[in-house]
Amino acid sequence: MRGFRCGEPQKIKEEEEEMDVRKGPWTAEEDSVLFNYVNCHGEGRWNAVARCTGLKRTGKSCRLRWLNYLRPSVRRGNITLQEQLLILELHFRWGNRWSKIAQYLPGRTDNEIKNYWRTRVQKQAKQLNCDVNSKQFRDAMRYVWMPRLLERIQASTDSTTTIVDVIQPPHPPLELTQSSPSGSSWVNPHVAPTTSSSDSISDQVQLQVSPVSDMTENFNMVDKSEEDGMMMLMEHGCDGEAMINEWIGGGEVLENGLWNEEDMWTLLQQQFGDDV
DNA sequence: AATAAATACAACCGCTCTTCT
DNA sequence: AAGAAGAGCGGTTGTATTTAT
Repeated sequence: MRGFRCGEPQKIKEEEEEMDVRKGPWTAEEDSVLFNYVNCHGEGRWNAVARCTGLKRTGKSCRLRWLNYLRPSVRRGNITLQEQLLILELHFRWGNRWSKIAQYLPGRTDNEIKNYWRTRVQKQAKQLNCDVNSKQFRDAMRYVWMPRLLERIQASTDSTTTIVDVIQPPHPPLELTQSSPSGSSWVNPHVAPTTSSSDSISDQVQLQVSPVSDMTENFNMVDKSEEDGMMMLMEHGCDGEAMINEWIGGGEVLENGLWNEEDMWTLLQQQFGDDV
């Protein structure tokens, strides 16, 4: 690690105090100054932004404000059901790699997704009195809640093209979701979560999963895990449907606009190449 | 209507990685 | 090649808003 070379935290703090650095919520005036500057000069060189505009903010603070709030592409409002599902799915793969997950949710920021996870998902884990990373909770999410979420999305979309079709590529190797024999949807358990810290290459390798010959085995695994997930909810005296309703209740299905099938597909191709 | 508790989200902090000189 | 500066990430905190009592 190279860390704070000449600038120990204490020294930086002293410098900031000398500069009379402002902290806390941004005012409309500050927003306007920052917005205009970035529009004229583009993103980057955030420390220079602070210096040139006269804003009494650190470069870091300017960058964060732009990325999370002022940037025109930032999308605000409720997280849709599709987005919720994607967040859950991607979190299974990559864990708390919020910026990476955010790449798949156009207009959403890593901060927003992180907050969603903490406030909604972790809350559910807390109510069940278990760790958010425990197998039990993960099973409950993966084999009970996520399929329910999918069903709800499917029920809400008046189309032969379902969210499953949207997320699922037309052929292997990338299989995110499948339809179960019973007609309900399930999430491919072979898309295993990973704690790998490397990016694109290893991620792509990890996505080469679930050969068709494994299908029977997959279903068996799902049946067992769904049972486990339901058992867990019952053990805690929870009404699964009620909890799901509470969790995703505020979400809406996004039928048009930003997130259509083509966009999703393009996104997947951009990320995973022509194999998708 | 007042107040306490819970929730949601914006912003900050510490650290690491990347780029520049 | 090495050090400094810039940029980015994930975790945490602070605060405004909403909900419950």
